[in-house]
Amino acid sequence: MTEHSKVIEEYLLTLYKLNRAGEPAKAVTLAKRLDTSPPTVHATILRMQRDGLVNVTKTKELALTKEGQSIAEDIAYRHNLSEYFLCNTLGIPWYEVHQHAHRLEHAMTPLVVEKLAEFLGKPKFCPHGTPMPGTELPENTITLMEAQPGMTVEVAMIGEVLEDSVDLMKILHEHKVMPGKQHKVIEKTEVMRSISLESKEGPSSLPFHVAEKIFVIEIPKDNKRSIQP
Amino acid sequence: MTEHSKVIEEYLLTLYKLNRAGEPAKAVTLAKRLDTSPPTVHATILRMQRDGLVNVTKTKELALTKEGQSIAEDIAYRHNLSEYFLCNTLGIPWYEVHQHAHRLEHAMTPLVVEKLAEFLGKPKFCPHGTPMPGTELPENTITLMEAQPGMTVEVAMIGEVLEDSVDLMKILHEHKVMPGKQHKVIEKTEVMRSISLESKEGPSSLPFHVAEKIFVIEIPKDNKRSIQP
DNA sequence: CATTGCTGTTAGTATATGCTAATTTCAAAC
DNA sequence: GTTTGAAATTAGCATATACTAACAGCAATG
Repeated sequence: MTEHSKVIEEYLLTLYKLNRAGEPAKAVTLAKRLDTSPPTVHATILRMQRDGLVNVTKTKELALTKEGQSIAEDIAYRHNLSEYFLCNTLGIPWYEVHQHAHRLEHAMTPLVVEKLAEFLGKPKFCPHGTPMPGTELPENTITLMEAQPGMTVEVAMIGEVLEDSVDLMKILHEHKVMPGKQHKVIEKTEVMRSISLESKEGPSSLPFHVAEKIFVIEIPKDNKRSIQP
Repeated sequence: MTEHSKVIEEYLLTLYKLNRAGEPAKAVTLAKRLDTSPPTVHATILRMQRDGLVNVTKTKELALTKEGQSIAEDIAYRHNLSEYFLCNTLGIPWYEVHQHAHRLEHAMTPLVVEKLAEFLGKPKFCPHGTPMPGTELPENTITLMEAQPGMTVEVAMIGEVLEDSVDLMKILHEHKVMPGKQHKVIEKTEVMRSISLESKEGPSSLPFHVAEKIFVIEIPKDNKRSIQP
C-alpha cells in the first residue's frame, strides 16, 4: 500500500463511488466527474494500471484491483469520518462539509484516522447518511423515485453525486430533506418531472433526477418510529 | 491570496520559521531543511519570485514579501492549531503530532480553521510551546544554553527544528523536558558539551546543540509558580 | 595574490499532471 | 452492410517538481 498522489486518490475514490452507485466505470465518466479532459484521464489510467490499481476490461470498463479497492475504501472512510467530524464536532452545516472533507481526506495519516474514529465514537454513517465502508444501508432502502404517493418515508441517504452542488444541498437543507427526517410523498407529476413532498416543516418539490439520488425507507403508517438513529 | 501548492506552502513556512529563529534565509538552508537539491530550490525560488512571494536581496538573502509573509503566518497557524488539536483532543502524544500536522496544515480551508480554533478555545501556543502567529514568548525567555547552573527553569518552547526528529522528541518526553515542566540546571560541561538537569522525575543530560534550541524561563527561587499555563 | 571551497546557477533529464487538436475504433442505428 | 457518433487514443505541448553533473562567482584563507 504505497503512497499515492491526491490525483490518484481522487480517481480511486471516484471509481469506488461509481461502483457503489451501480454506474458503469468508464473513462468518459471519470472525465466528467473529475472535470478533466479525456486524454488526461487516459494517461492517468495508464499509470494506475502500471501501478496495479485498476484493470481495464475488454469492454473498457475500469475495475479496481484488490489493492485499488482497499485504498479506495480507506479514502472513502477518511472522507466520511472527516465529514462527521466537521459536522458534529465543529458544527459546520451538513450541506457544506463535503468540500472541506474533500481536502482533509488526503491529509490524514493512519494514526489520525484511528484516533479521530475513536474520538467520534466510530460512527457508521456520514452526515449525508452514506454508510462507511463495511456498513450497508438497510435492505428495504429505496430511492425516492421508487416511493409511491401516500407513502411516508424517512430519508436515509443523500446520494454522493448531489453533494457536489452546495446550492442544491442548501435547498435540500431548507426543505429538511436530510437523513432522519420524514416526509410524506404527495404526488409524482410526469409533466413537471418532479415529486412533491409534505413534512412537518412544510411542502417541497424535487425534480426526478434529484429524487433518483435520494434514498429513503418506507415508514409503515402504524409505526412512525425513526429507523436510523 | 491565490491558492498555492503544498510545495510552495512548505517553502513559505520554512522561510517563516528561519526568520523567527533568526537564522539567515538562504537557498542552501532551504535545501537542507527541505531535503531538496539546490537546483530544485533555485527553480522553485524563481517561481516564487515570479509570483510575488519572496524577494532576493543582493546578498542572496530570501525575504518574504507582504503576501508571502501573510500566507506563511496562515500556514504556521494551521500547523500549530492542528498540533494542538491532535494532542489535546485526539490524545496523540505531543512529541508525535508534528508529522501528522504537517499533512493537515495544507488541507484546511479557512472555515475549518475558524471553526477548529473556536472549538479548541483559540489556543495561543502549540503543544511544543511555539506561539501562534501574533503571540510572543515572554520577554525573559532564554535558551537553555544561556541558563546558569543553579537556576531553576521552566521549559517554554521546544524549538521547531527539533520537532523533525521523533526520536529526539521522544527522549525529551521521557525526561519530561516539555513545556510547563521545571528543571534545575546542575552543570554545563564543556568536555561533554552537554548540560545536566535535575527534575522531580530525575536527572537528564542534553547536548549543547539541543539545549540551544530549548527555550526556558528562569523561576526565582522564592516563587515556584508556573508561568505558562 | 592565488587557492580553496561553499553557494549559486546552467544544462540536461525525468515524471506527473494538465491541455487541444486530430485520429482511430467500434457498436449502434439506419 | 454502411454510416454515424460517442469513446478512446495519439500527437504535440505546457508547467511544476524533482534529479545529477558541470560550471561560475566570490569570500575567506593560507
